[in-house]
Amino acid sequence: MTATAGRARGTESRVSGADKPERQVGMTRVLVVDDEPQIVRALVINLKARKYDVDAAPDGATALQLAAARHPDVIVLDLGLPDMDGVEVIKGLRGWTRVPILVLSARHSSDEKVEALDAGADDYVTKPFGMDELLARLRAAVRRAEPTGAGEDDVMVDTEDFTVDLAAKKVNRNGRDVRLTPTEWHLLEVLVRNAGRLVSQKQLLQEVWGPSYGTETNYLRVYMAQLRRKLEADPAHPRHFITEPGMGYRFER
Amino acid sequence: MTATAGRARGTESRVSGADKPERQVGMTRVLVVDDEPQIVRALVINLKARKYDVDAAPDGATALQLAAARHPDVIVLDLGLPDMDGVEVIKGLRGWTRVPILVLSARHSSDEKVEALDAGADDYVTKPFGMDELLARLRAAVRRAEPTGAGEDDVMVDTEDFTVDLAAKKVNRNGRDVRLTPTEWHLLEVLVRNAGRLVSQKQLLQEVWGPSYGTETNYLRVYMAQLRRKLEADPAHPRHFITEPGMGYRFER
DNA sequence: CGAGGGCATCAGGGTTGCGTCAAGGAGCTT
DNA sequence: AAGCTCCTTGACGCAACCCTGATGCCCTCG
Repeated sequence: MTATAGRARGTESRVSGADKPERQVGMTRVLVVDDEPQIVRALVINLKARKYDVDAAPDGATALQLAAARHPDVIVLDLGLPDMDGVEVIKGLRGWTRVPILVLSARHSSDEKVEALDAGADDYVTKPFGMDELLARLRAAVRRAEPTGAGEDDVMVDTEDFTVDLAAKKVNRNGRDVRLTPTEWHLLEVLVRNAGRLVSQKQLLQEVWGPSYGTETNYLRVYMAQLRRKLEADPAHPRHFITEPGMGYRFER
Repeated sequence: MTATAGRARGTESRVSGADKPERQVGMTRVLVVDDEPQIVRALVINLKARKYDVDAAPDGATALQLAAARHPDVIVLDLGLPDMDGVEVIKGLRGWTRVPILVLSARHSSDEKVEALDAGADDYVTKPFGMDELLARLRAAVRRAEPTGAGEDDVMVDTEDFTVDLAAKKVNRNGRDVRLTPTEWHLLEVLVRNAGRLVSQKQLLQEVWGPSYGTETNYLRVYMAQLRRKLEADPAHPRHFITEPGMGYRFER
């Protein structure tokens, strides 16, 4: 299993001084995801000229892998990828990180934008785009992420009864992996990310089921029961998934 | 139904004269800044329909004033204002707050966008805009601002006898978490947020039970007793939840 | 000194919200 | 095409919460 990767910029796992580009501390790392080489080239050139540290990925799978390995400070993501839907990439990333995601797309459709933004994207730029504008939006995304960036939690959360690996999307209990459905996992994710804090039922519903859901509290009851049955030692008397009547739920380690 | 407590009994606002918008806790507050009435109207209607709490300002000066007074969760700002340059408004706001700013403008020029974004704006939408897209961008801006907390003051309040964590919605006493009902918590929250100051009975009633409540002081007596029983060392002689006869209550550390 | 209003406390009843179980239907795999 | 998993939806019992009225105390004012 992967080691818990540090979030701070200086503590990257690659230790040796012989990295290909000379990496300065404090440099902002960008991950560019696009399958069109000329777009990637243009972005890489412009970003490097402005002293960004740049990684590039041609498809969604590589993007997810690189994001986990390199922990970029911001991601520029083209929605039209060869291997998977761009929205799926966003969801995959949002499972374990809040890194700013700037979506790039040729589609001008309003629905596409709404879908991507609600999936967790931070900004949406349509092609063709002005390089100046893109860079300004990138600066804005990085700037507002800075204060929160330091407080980003680690990817592993342990309790007495089970272990959650947010990056690997795995839950281990008594040495065995627990199978969770997508919805169960998503709900667990939100709760674990806010460990110790109360999460209102409205927030849970909107995060997991979408912005238009806010009152269907019966969904929560059903899925909270599933989680407890799969993870709690005594589902009838939960220790980790606590109900705060009338307010919401709370995950306690 | 909404997550927060409060029976929806007198939803019709019988309160005459000062018709404050019915403010529910947990509602997102938006400040709309634009000098074109039809734009403002369209935005206000759409936002209110989606259960946002909306303020509006026709010029920069009013905007700055309202932002300081009402502490909105997000600001929609038109750059073309009659009294001052939109960028100046952004800078004025950024001097003291990190509230998300979504810029609205008729200018498509790249320079304008770069200038606004670098001044501290979070997003830039050109007119004419799609309402769906704008709302999605608004959701995105609010969402990523959430984890930092309310964004304002510190969230922990300590006394000799107990500790209140406003962000986690937790109260700790003698090392054990105290369970509060929604109404109890709501009342405590209002008092703690005004620590040291007197809060009138009317204000407490309207904040916790809704704008149409203002005279049912017996509610206060009952719930104040609950809070004291759960939190005070000697409930009969309260040290922290002080009664000011005929006036209101005061929380003292 | 007596009367009155405001406050604290308690207990009971009506209602809401939560946990649980089970069945129907959509989407995907085999 | 059949089978499976997963999501949705409804019903029901039960616990918890909110409201309400009654009682008694204390302080204030006549």
